[in-house]
Amino acid sequence: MARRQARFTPQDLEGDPRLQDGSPDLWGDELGEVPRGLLTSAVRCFASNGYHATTTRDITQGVGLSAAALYVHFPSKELVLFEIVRASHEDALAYVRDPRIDQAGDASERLRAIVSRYTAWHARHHVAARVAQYELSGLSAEHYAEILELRHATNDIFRDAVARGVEEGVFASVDVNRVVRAMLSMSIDLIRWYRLDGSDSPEQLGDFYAGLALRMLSAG
Amino acid sequence: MARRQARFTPQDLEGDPRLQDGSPDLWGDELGEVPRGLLTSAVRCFASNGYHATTTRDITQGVGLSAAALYVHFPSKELVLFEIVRASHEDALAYVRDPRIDQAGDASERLRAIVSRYTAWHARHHVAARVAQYELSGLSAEHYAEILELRHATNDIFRDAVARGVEEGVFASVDVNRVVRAMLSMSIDLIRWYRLDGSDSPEQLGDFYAGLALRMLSAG
Amino acid sequence: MARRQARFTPQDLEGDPRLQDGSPDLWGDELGEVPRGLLTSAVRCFASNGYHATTTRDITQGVGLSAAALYVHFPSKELVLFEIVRASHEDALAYVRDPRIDQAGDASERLRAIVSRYTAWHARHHVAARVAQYELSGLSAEHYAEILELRHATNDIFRDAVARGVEEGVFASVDVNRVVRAMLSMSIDLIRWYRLDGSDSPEQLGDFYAGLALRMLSAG
Amino acid sequence: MARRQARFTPQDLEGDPRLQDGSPDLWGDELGEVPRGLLTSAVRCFASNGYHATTTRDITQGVGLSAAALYVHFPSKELVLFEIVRASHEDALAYVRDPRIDQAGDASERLRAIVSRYTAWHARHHVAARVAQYELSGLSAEHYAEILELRHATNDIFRDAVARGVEEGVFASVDVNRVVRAMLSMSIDLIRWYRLDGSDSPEQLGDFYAGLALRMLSAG
DNA sequence: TATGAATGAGAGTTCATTCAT
DNA sequence: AATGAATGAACTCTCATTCAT
Repeated sequence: MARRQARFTPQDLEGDPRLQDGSPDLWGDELGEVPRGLLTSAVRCFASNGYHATTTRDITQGVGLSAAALYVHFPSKELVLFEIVRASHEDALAYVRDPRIDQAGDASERLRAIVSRYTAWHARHHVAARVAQYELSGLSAEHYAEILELRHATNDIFRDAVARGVEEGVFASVDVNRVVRAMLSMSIDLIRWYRLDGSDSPEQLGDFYAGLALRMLSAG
Repeated sequence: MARRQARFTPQDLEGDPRLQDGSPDLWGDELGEVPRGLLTSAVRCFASNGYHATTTRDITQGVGLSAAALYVHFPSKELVLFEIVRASHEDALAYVRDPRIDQAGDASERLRAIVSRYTAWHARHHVAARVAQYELSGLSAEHYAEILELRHATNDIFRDAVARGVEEGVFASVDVNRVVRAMLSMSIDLIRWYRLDGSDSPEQLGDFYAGLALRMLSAG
Repeated sequence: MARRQARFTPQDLEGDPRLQDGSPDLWGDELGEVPRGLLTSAVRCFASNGYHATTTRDITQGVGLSAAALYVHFPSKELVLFEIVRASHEDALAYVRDPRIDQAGDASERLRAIVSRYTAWHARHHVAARVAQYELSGLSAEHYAEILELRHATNDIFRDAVARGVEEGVFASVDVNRVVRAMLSMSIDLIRWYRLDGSDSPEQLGDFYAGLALRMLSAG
Repeated sequence: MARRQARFTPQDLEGDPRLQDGSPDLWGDELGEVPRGLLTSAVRCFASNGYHATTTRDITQGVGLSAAALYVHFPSKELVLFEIVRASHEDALAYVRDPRIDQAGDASERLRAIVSRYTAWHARHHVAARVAQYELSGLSAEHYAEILELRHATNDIFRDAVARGVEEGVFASVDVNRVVRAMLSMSIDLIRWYRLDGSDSPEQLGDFYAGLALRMLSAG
């Protein structure tokens, strides 16, 4: 069997600024240190090699434990994936649902905040986001359904923001669904190429994409 | 081992308009019928379940052959993947490199043609494109490098079109790299959600995205 | 791995009269309450699922302790098995070796007593007996040898009783070994189907089987 | 881990007369040679070590194949067990259901034939029978239910034969259920100790046990 | 005394690939 | 050209056992 090429080993990211730039991980203190380490290792492995090409051994090697140790903290590999995907979606959703956005000025300001934050979230968490966006086929049907709901909630926030601007006459009279899809695509697809050590910080990229989004909606 | 959920079977796409709408497949007549059938089946499987979760048996079942039959026509599963990814990238590249575009009118018209064709290509071939964009980690290092070159060539076409427009003063004075990335993201990311049986035809969506691209570049 | 079906959990026997009918367990007061509880739980698990299909966790769950607790009281799972098998064999042997039997009347009375007591013992302790008879392959070679000796001692008691009756002319002139095996089989095999809540009490069944045994030996 | 003692290896039975005395195996010619060999090896392993203590590697080693080869011929280890248990029960049932028995003379002759054949079957097939009788806990719930039906059918044959003899006044007026259980126990339990190289042939033992059975039913 | 965490050594099963036919 | 059988190398997950606390 010649199944693998270029297997990722956790060392590959050692010293890599991508996960060591102070970006907080997605799991608060309620989680022990070992499970948090396992999730972090799993995020890196899944993002680099894909869920199916990652073995439980790969994940545990990243924290210096035996393969069996994974099962002390998680009931299955699939649940490790689910935890990552769920936490990512919830964190991103919370980040664009921030109540302060809603009170912010006019439709343009609101949309600017949403696009810029959603973009910045994906840039900052682009490793986890790759798992959350591209490894869904590893989930069980039930878990997949749970994730779909979170996605719909996020999409709705964009849709509302655009629709309200159109109603208020601030934005051009566009096809809301089509425009929203384009915006989401810009913000999400960047995880395919973004590097934290590149020229743009997450916030800079967020500002830039927010500007593009508003141009898409400019009358004229 | 409980590795799989919801395994895709080729019948799932039976009667699905997504691959039966007259869209030409990516392989001309130089290929025999059986290898073409295997590639088509592999495209569906890889797109639905991912390269690593697809077995050689899955692929061959799609054309009613035994697993061993794959090796009569291809030297390995990885080469099946490579063939799909390569053909997709080459076809998409050829589609936006069409010499008629270059002779076409001004910078706006050229960019409109490029964006609209690139978008339409991804919409029409969204199943194969999913493989070409998201399954690259299954490739060997050498094959991966080959693909990267094709991507660069495609990106350069966008970059040239935008840069020339900026130079000519037709477009606003934007950060070319950032804008090009945003355009590519829109055109590519649609493969995550596009359905041929949806409300937009590939060409309609292409036109719409071309319009958005031009707005991004409008002085203003 | 799909190794287990229908795993037995200790609750399955909760309320089950089979082990709660006042039948004394096989371990006197010299044993602490926790080790006695562990042995009782192990008996139930081994009898229901077999030694190899029972995990240390299964055993300890039956008394609400962690798996590690087993090792506070026993040096290994195999020794738990040995203790059960040994105690069962010794208890059964003691029960048919009762000195009062030997002083009892004639050969018929003695055999009647032996068969009826051996049968009743297996009926009353049919759960433990299942372990003692059918899980011997879980024992180490040394422990297995120890058990064999106890079995021989038991068989000898039957053999003596029959042989003496034949010599005395009270029984027909049978092939002692063959008849003894048949008697032992009746008394032991009942553990495959006996239920304490069935229609026969251990003593009733003992009496009945003693009658059958005597008929086997009746001249005629 | 010190899980195993004295692991059985197929060589242990090499030269062992128990399975090499010309006793036909339970699978006719419809089965290929390899699957038959695997079943034979599995019977020996399961009988010696128990289902759960036998690995797929143990089974395949017995026929000189790799562990994976098992799955070319059987979908799972459990189905190998089921096939053995099912074939044994069906063969034994067919052996005592022989229509010639029913036409045979009086109740005594019929019962004699049934007991003697059932006993002889277990003696001749005592290795397979050990699996069929003592490894049922390895079966899935569905397969276990299927086996129970075959057991009931067998028991009914005994019950009918005894009941008819009682009705006809040929046998003493006994408790049919209790007597039948005792007869079955004698015939089945012999698998715990019988050796084909012992002093009794299967048929001799069958005759002897049939004699005991009739004595159990003798008036007076 | 009791345990949560950890692990080495498997276990059953899968799979890409080979090969004789 | 096609395949059934075979297999080496994994893979996910389990388990008896240890040990620091």
